[in-house]
Amino acid sequence: MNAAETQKTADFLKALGEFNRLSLVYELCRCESSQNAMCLCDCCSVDASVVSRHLKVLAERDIVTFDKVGREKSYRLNRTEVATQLRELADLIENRDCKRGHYDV
Amino acid sequence: MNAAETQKTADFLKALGEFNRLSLVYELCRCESSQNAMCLCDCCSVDASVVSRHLKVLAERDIVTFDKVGREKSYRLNRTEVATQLRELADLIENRDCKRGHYDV
DNA sequence: GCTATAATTGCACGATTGTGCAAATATGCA
DNA sequence: TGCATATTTGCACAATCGTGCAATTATAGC
Repeated sequence: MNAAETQKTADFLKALGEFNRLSLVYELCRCESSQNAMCLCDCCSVDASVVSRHLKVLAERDIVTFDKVGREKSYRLNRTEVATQLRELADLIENRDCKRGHYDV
Repeated sequence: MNAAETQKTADFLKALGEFNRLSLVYELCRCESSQNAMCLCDCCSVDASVVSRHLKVLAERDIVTFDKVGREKSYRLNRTEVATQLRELADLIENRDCKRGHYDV
């Protein structure tokens, strides 16, 4: 696991690891269709500008994607990609047969 | 998903979402046996006190556990628990049949 | 007891982060 | 063209966070 990969994974987890951002993800999770930012505002009681910034962070990590429709942005959760990343990490962590470190007995 | 649960999950992800802490997790992942903090220091080039604090954060979120052996603390990764939490989140995110939000079309 | 080593804690510091508000930008609609 | 709404951006601020260093605590071994 090189430093760049580690950093990328850490950034992904950090993006999810904030209360309001995770709330946005859960909100999008409940929606079958994509949602514009104004609707998403209702799920966390912060200013619209804050929601905008959080969605930007989530988009930068490819956790959400959006289409521009008119003056609105319609967001949707990248379900399979996010789930896959989480499962890959879970597999890595659970697998006891990965190569040994130099401190192993 | 209530606020307390959301906060707990966010805290868990945030604990993993920092470069040096994730490096520690990866290092422990490579080890079949548990490792003391001094050994773990070598995997991230920061002061021992910093490693100590990071390990404390990971322990608080039940990501790692430790035994005290003499004056050393021997850490091990809670593999199945961490993997399970990550998979549960993955399942939640991927499942399109979860209950509908009030904004759905 | 004394000394060496492991780990933690207190303190300070700079950097990052989450936030709200106001202003700016973009776009739809009349 | 002008107004209303959606979204972003600039600014400021407080809070949190990661860090190193020095001092402290805890314990093993002599």
